[in-house]
Order: sequence, then C-alpha cells, then structure tokens
Amino acid sequence: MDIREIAKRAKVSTATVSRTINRVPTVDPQLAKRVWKVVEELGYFPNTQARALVSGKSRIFGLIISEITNPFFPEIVQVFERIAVQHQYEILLTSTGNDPKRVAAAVRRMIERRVEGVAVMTFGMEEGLLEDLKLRKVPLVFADVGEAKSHASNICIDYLHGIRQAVQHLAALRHQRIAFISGPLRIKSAESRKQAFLSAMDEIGLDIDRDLLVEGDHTIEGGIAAFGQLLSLPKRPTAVVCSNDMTALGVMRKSYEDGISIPRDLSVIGFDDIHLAQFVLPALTTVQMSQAELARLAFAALLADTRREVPSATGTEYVLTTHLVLRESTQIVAESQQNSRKSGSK
Amino acid sequence: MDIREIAKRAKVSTATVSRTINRVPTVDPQLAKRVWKVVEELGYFPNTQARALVSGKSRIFGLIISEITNPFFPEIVQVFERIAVQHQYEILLTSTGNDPKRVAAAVRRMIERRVEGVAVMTFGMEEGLLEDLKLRKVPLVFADVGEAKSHASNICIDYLHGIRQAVQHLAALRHQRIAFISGPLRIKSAESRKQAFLSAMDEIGLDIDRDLLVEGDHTIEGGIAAFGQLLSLPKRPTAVVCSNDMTALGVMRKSYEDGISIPRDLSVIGFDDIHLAQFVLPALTTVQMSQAELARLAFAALLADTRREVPSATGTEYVLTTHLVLRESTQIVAESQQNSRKSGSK
DNA sequence: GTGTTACAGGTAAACGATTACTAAAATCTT
DNA sequence: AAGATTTTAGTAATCGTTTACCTGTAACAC
Repeated sequence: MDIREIAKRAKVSTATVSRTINRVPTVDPQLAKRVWKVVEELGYFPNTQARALVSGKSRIFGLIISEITNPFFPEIVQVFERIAVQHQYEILLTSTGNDPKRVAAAVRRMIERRVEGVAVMTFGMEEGLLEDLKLRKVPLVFADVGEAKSHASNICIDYLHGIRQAVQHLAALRHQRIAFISGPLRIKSAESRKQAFLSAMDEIGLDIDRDLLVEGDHTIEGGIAAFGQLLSLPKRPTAVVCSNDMTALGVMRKSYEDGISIPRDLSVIGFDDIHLAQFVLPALTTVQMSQAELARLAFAALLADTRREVPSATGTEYVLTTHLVLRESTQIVAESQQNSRKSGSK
Repeated sequence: MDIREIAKRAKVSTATVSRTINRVPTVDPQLAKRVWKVVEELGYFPNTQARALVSGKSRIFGLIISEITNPFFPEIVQVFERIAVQHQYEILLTSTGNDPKRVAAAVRRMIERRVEGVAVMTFGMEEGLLEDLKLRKVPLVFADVGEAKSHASNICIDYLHGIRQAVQHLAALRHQRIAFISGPLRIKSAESRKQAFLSAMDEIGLDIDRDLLVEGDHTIEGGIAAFGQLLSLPKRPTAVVCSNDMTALGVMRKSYEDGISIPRDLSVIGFDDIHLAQFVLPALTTVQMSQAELARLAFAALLADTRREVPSATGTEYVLTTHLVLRESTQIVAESQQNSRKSGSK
C-alpha cells in the first residue's frame, strides 16, 4: 500500500496526498479531510526509505559508545534515544568494545545508511578510523578533553575540577598515601583523568608514589586485578581514586574478599557516578559526570550542525564539568594507619 | 557520488557495476576489476535506502526492551547487535520503560522504517499494542511463558525450574519463612515468576504467609521499598527471593542500612544473573536466565521467519531454562532465628 | 556458410515518496 | 468585463539502486 493507492481512493493526486501528510498549509481542508480519512482507514504509514532517498535526509544519527555493558553508557543511550525520537530521528547504535575493527565496521554501516551525524562517546579512542566520515563531511561530536576540530564539535570534559575536589576531600581526611587506578592508557580520556589526578596531587603538595599508580581497564575485573597489585605492596595506600565506577566496584569486591573494610581501612572514590553508585555497600563517593547532560549536549550539537546550511569549517565547543559527590566510601584515616604514615614519612 | 558515476568512470553500465558489487558470478573478471578499482578510488559505498526501496528489504530488525538502564538488558542488546551486524542487519532499539505510549510510538517508527522483524523482550507487556505489526505480518518473537501464537514465535521461559531450585536450596538451609518480592504484577512475566515461587513452595510443603508476598517494580528503589515493608512485619522472613537482581540489590542495600547482615541474618536470592551479581557484596546467589542465549534465540527465530518464503501461520517455539547459581548471599538459618521459627510453628 | 544456442552486458522500468513546474480556476483591478 | 494576478491541484521528473528484458557476439553443429 503506497501513496498512489491513497491518492486513487481519495480521488486526488499523489502530490496532494504527500502535501496533506506533510501538513503543507495550502491544501484545501476538504481534500485534506478526505485524504486523512483514507489514510486512517488503510492504516497507511509512509515509507521512510523512499522519503530518505528523495529528500537526501536519512533522519538517522549514529551513536558510538565503548561498552554497553558498562552501566555508564546505557544512561547516555537512554537520554540520547529519547531526545532523538522527539525529533523524529532514529539512532544507529554501536558498542565497540574499543576494538578498532568494530569501529571501522560501524563507520561503514553508518555511511551506508547515510547517517546525518555521529556522536562519538568513546572518550578518546583512535580518531583515525573516522576519516571516512570526515571526508563525507558528516557532522561529528566527541566527548573529549581537546577542542573542536574541523567539522567536529567537541564536548570538552573538565576532569580536573571533580578530581581536584576528590583529592582535596581525601587530603582533608588526612590521607596521604593515595593510589590511582587508571583506565586503559591508550584511551585518551583515561590518560587525561590520570593527569588530572597527578595535577591535583601536585597542587595540594602531596607526594606521588609511582607504585601507587596502576593501570586498570575500566571493568570490575580490571579493578580487582589492579587493586590486587596495590595490596601486594609493602606499604598499602589508605585511599584509592579510580578512573571509573566499575573499577571502584572491583576495588570494593577485592577488599571484601580480603577482609579490608571500606571506609574504615580504606577510602575509595570512583568516577562517573553511575546510578548504581548510590546503592552499593557502602554507597560510593564518586566524581559525577552527568550522563544525561552529556547526551543532551551531544544531541544538541549534532542537531545544530545538521541544520546549518553552510557547514562551518570548525565545530562548536561545549563544556561539561565534573564534581565530587560525597557518600559513604570515604572516611578520615584511621589512627593505626596514621602511625604507619608517620613512620613512612620519617 | 553514485553508481552512475562509477559506471561512467569504469566505462561500463550501471547494471554491471551493480552486478559487480553484489558479486554476481557472471561478470567478466576484467570488468569487475575495473569496477572495483574505481569503487576503491572514489571510496564509494552503496546507498542502503535506495537498495531497500527497490529490494523491499530494509535489513533492519526492531528490538523492544523494557529498560536499558536495568543491566539485564544491555547484555541482550550487545549480543543481539553483534549477531545482527554479522548478518548485515541493523537494529532499531527501543527502551519502553513499560510505557504503552512509547511502545506505540516505537511500533510506528518500526513500521515506517519497514523493519523485517521485531524481538519483543519486555517479558509480557500488553501485546495489544503490537497489532499494527501483526496486521502487516511482520515476524515477531517474544520472550514469555505462553506458546507461539499466530505469526509470532515464542521463547518460552521455564521459570519454575530455577525458582524451584532456589526454594529447595533455601529449604535445605532450614529456611521456612521465605518472602517473595515480585515485579510489577501487570507484567506477565512478573506474575509468572511469582506463580513459580508459589508452586515451588507448595511442592516442598512450605506454608506461604501472605504478608511475605510483596510487590516491587524490578528496580533497586522498588526493592528497597518492598523490603522496608517486610521489615515492618512483626515476624520477619529469614530469606527473601526476588523477582530480579535489581530488586535483590535493593534488599541488600536496605539490609545494610538497617544493620541486617547478609547472609548471616538474612538469605537473599535474585533472578536474572546479571554480570554484576557475582561482584556485589556478598556475591548474589541468583537464578540464571542467560541473556546471551536469549538474544541468540531471538535473533535466530527472526532470521528463520524472515527467510521463510511462505510465512507459516504459526511461529516456532523455543525453550530457555533457568537454573540456580550458588554464591554468597545464602546461608543456613541462624540458631536464634530457628528458635523464633520454632516458636512460630507452635 | 548458415542457423541455432549460450551468454555477457546494456537499456530502461521499477521501488515509493517529494517537488519543480504547469495549468486551471478564482480573485482582484480598473 | 477583460486582463492581470494569485492560488490550488495535478503531471511528471527525480532520488540511487536492482533486475527483467533485450541485443549483439561468439561458439558450435551441420
């Protein structure tokens, strides 16, 4: 059943049907009524591919994320999808698992479907893979630390603000041996978070013990392994800051297994503030980076870029700040540990 | 840049280009080579909407889930998406939040995009909303307790098997006051899980105290609230079985706040076995319903149904069993509670 | 050498919408 | 009332592919 069928039954031309459906104001209300009646009766829905073909607009945005099983991302997806639907856009989702092959495949699929824009929420994965998109001048938006590049907007994330708060909070609780479990360092944002931690420590005048800087992979399992490394150290940290909440959950799990009580024996701070963070035991003190806000900004950026007639050579710059949210997983350093700290600083 | 451009440059007709790209074996290798060369040079990717329009195949499957922020679903999405991509299908995802309006909107979008099939992983939401899809004979697959209906396959989930194991496990640990926190009862699967619990309790000869049957909503918050209700009872349960893992997390959270130790004072069993379950503190004993298997079955069902030339009037039936996985959140009932149980049974 | 087959590759008609253009009717101007 | 102008609806071209059908050449039999 197509527009011709409707036209025939309503005794008008296909042009009129099309105009009616698209609510062009110049069609006679009488005719419009007749058309709508037939449309209702037959349950006619326009064919999106035909529309896309002639209009040149697919009304699809691509959304590339790292790992949908990391609870940070579903919240982005949810908000992004919801807004997209409101604007009659569909989304083409890809969870890359940080695998370059899958990114390349995703880019190809997106081009074949003629997406109108792509939000790249992988926080600094290799960008070279997106060349094909840039070539075709597909609007892009990144979540990153850098600035807007040519034909790509950027949501600049202020990691330092939240992480500084985290470090200051720990310092206020008399912690001195503070460990940091990073994400996979080939990912730019993981590197940036680590740098933010180092800066914050430096600012506040705390020494950084290289042994207390270990690499995780932003998964629970990685957190467990990384914290295992820290535990094998002769002098353990009294607090650990994690590059994301999943890592922190790993630390909590490992602590539990080894009889280390949080926050009594160890303070833990996460990053992201996933919804779950407030419900774990104890509730996780963490640095919030609003997923909803991120998704909103990303969508808005894409929409703005697609609406621009003359694509501006360089994209727009957005900023997203992070900040500490206090919960139950941090506490003033225990006496026994203060002693060990003193002996350590002799 | 289109197929005509390629044709011109390779000095062949568009038909030959099309045949080459679709690897029709009858094209002369010489010509094919020339065509491929131009394709590579120009970085040409075929336009999917044009293909879809003429072939009548969109190569898109719809996937309707309840709530993407419930960790149960991302794992389904991940597996489903991965298989879809392998088969050159795209997926059109909708997280409905159990809102009928959003389901209706999703159905409309899916029809407009001419999806070739839809996997409905909402576990028994009102089916009436899918009438439009059935009308158009779009292959469907449900995850449910019922059987395959006309034009719809079904993955029948054997809730009883796993839940019976759970109840037997608790009984073996001498629990008698066993509570059940259900999901929202308007959802069929929530009702089915509850019935499975009741049957299992009955089979084993345990009494069911109506006060111990409370309704949650499959979220952590709902679990907290529901367990709050149970705590206000004069005689508390010694164990609680939950309709899903999120509910169990809520119970654990509330217990923590109220100083109830799991598993010492309370045994908890979840349902779903989300990845996270093994990492919470203590690790959650739960009934596994394999997300990966579910996704695989759903995709296979859809693929089979779309390939059938003559659509069979009634869909195929698949079965997915559930089973208990033992972890740390259950324990033999404590002496003190045994006493209270004895006094209770007097 | 002619007639028949086989087959590779080209021409053009779809697919289902949108929309530039056109023609007819309605309205206005003087 | 005739011409000018505006308005509205219809005709047909178009979007980028696939593919049914046709054409021309080569291979083969006799």
